[in-house]
Amino acid sequence: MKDIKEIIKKGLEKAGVDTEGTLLSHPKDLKNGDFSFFVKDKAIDISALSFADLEKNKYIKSVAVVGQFINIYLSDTFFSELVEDILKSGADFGKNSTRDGERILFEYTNPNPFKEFHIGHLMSNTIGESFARITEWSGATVKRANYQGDVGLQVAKAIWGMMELSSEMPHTQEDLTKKSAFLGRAYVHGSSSYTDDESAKKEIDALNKTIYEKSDPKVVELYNWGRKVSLDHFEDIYAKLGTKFDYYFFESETAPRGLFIVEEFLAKNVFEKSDGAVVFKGEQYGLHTRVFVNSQGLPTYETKELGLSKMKFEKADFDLSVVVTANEQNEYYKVVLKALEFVDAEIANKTRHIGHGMLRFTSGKMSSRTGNIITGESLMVDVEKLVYEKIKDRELSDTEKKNIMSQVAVGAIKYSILRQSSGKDIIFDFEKSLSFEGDSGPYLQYAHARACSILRKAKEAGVSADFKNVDTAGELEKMLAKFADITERAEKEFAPQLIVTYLTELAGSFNSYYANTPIIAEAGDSSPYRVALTQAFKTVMQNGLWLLGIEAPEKM
RNA sequence: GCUCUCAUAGUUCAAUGGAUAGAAUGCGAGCUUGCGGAGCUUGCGAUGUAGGUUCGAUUCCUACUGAGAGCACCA
Repeated sequence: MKDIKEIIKKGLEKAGVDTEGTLLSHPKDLKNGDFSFFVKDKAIDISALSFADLEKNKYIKSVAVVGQFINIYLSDTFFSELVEDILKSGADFGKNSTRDGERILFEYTNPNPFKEFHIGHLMSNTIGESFARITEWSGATVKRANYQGDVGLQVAKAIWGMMELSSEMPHTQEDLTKKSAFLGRAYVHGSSSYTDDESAKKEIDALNKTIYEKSDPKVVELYNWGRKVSLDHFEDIYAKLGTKFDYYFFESETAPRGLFIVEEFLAKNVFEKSDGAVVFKGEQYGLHTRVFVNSQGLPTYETKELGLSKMKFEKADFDLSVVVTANEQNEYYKVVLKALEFVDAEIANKTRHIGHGMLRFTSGKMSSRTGNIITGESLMVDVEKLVYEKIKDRELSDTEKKNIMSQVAVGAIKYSILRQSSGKDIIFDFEKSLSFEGDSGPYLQYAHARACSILRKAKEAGVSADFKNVDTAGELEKMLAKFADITERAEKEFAPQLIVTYLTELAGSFNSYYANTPIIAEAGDSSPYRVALTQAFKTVMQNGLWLLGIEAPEKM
């Protein structure tokens, strides 16, 4: 079953079809073949051509001409060898080599220490992680970076809150959850006082300066405490979400670096002074002007970004650097990348920004639920509760229940984020978006768990897998055959939703197969093959879920 | 005001310029003797408007209508 596409292409050429530059594609409807080829030139009468040569190949069942289409149907031998290949390749099945040898850096998640991990961070992480995995799947060496704002007003707000609520501050021995909860309260207190209380605002502004100058050892101590609690807490969340970062960058480091760059290129007239600030005039490139250094001489986010770009390149030495942020920053990034072209054209050319959509709510339901802004964590906890309700009475150990609760909840959330193209906003409805039925993460996980269950039963019954095909290949085999091409296209287009759609259809095919076909029969000749096919489905589903960053529990 | 996104069943989303526009949810009708019903089978239902390019447009271009985001010292 070595490169079926090559075989078909050669066969078509032998029949007299020009395959140059035309796509050999999977028809949307399996009724139209496993592969189809569209002949643009109407002058060629393809119905007169003979595909006898191609049809002689053991992997080809038949070739049919319908209008301008040449539809190719694969043979049972092909599918039998496909199942064999899946079983033998296991976790590697479906990988491609389009990015072989490339070093690619992804920057995503980017939460701010001292503040909560909100839903936007959850989206960025989910999408970025999936991009990273899909790219690894294509052979690239992938590194993950997280860029965090450990300086700025939010820090002053949190520290001010910590001082105000100092009586509640947990001791060093207390666990992280308590410390982190305290930090959260401190930030909220500082943040609301900043807007509501004039004198608090003044204090916080003054504190901000103190933090920047590191002039008060007590404040420095609080800063270090809060920063560590916050970062440790984020680490717990990443573990739950399945991300492991290779690099961490902080604004406290990128700011001086960026400032240095802007000064250098101010002298070279890339930047200019305007109203006491240093700006980049984007208008001449069809963009807009942005401030890089404010009139107090402090660097803005734009300047820090320049410093970050340099630092990332020095650390990771990438061929491509992808930055994943919310799409409200699309225009901003265009300007920064334009400025970067003058500072370092090589890095600018190797950098790409991808904006993801924002989460919007149909109603105030979610916020009224928690009585607050929804954080990424509270969402995870809420969904975990729903999962627990479903599994609490099942025969599972407490550890299993705990793991399943988290895996299914994260799966449900990630699915609802990745199911649509990543640039578009998500209209979020708690009940609908996180239903466990139909189009959902748990639907995929359930089909996988069910396959695992069947395989366990098969083992008990003493039926071992054999890929020798005795049934006529059906929809399930045909779906499995598409996996590798789907993932390759998903990589090319940065489109995880293609994998989501595919897996949903695949799970449907398996569920349908399961409902209509006895897999473990007492004395059936078909059983070994059907068990092998179940195993193949399980493998592909598992690999596909991995690409989405979703766990595939064996029981649920 | 300028710039950038987006517009598909009642609702939430898919669809590499190609075949009868796919799912899910919703509403209707079914599925017990077999491996997990978070399931399966089946019916209803959609490309904002007006032009253009093309043999062919949900997809590309223009205008309009509607929604969202951004546009100087926040990130």
